[in-house]
Amino acid sequence: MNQKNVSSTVIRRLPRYYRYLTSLKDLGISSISSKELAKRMNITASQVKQDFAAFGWHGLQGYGYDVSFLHTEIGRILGLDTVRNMIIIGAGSLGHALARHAEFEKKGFKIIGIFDTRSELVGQKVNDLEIMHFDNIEEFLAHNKVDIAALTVPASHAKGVVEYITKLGIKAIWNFVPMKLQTDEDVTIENIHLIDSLLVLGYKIKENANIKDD
Amino acid sequence: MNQKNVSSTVIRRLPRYYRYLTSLKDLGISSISSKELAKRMNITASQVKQDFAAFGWHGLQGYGYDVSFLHTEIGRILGLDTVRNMIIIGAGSLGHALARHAEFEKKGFKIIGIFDTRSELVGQKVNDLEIMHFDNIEEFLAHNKVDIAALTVPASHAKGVVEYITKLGIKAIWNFVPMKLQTDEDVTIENIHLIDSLLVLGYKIKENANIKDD
DNA sequence: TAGATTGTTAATCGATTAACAATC
DNA sequence: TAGATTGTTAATCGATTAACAATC
Repeated sequence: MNQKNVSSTVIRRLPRYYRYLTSLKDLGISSISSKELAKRMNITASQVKQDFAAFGWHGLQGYGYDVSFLHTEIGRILGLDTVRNMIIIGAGSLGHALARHAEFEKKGFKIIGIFDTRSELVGQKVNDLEIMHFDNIEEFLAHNKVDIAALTVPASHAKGVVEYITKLGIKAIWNFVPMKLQTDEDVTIENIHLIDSLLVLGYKIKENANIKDD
Repeated sequence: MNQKNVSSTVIRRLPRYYRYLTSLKDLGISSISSKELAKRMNITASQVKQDFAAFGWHGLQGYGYDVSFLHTEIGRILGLDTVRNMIIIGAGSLGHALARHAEFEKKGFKIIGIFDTRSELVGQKVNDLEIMHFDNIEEFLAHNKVDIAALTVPASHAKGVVEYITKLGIKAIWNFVPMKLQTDEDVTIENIHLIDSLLVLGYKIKENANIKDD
């Protein structure tokens, strides 16, 4: 039932809506007006109404929107009702941190493998997972359904790794390498550029600029 | 000389320009046209020209822009010519990962302290740094100039920590906690919401949607 | 000089906000 | 019924792209 062609700007706001709706539910609040939700989130009521309308979600005049309904719908849109299998490529400290971050598993992103080329790391345990050698990834992928590969390798290795794993059928990459990955059209990439974010923070400090985002 | 009031959209593109300019320099390329740079970055020449014009940077007709000049200027805008002192609050695996990430120090963000409330962690070493107890942060801040606090504590601790450290004079926070931090106007916050990014990736997979961003 | 490419203005596109009639 | 709040259209705002005269 959810409208196609919802803009990416709106999609990127969904996790934030979801967070607020979760806390409203926890507070036992069962309905909320666009005005009140907007106030809490520090956005405009118009935006709330437009965003929900984009998915065809309706409220009730004089009353507002149903919190549980929105919570469930956004959860569904974001795939929180589905378990995704994820592997981590690059078992450096960032890879370790991702593997240990319990939050991902809670949201349905299950980490089922972690790989590295450094033989001194292979066999070490991270949580319950043994680090595997990258050479074994082909076999692993043959036996396991993997939805997402998180990429935490050095920039110098990224190109080769990406070419290799996409050839093996990986269709979604969560990229922590500070560079633009080149892939086929049908591979989905989501970037986390830590250093870019830190540099922007550096800029903001200097300019004492009021850059407002999320 | 740099224009004030450059929009945050443009600012957020600067780290990416910087990366491309660095690689052009490394290739020994000394000048580049907006058309050629745009092609490499997969954006439009108009955008390149508009972006640079916003800072008052000029090229030469029939020739293009000076790579070294742009590289230096963007570096200066982003504060890469300045050393920033950063502390990490929360010595969990994410805090560890940040402390170990050599890239930050290379870009001038020097990590000078890491704090946690868990006494079993205090005294442990991360790189060259001993984890300090959060109770000692006031004294630490009294003796050290700290430009940025990276926040990698559990969500439940975030509010209290932020109130406390901003009271002690912290003016910039690199926030890894998946919630909106409330602070005074003069505190700069830059968010990394890992889970939001992962959820958007989850959405993209399901929709096979072509959400294009950076 | 001829060709390339800037610098800048105008056109387009998309996202956000405002406004208000419809209606619970 | 009266009041509140939606759903939607129109207005505004900002960002991106196109176009082209100026000029190196």
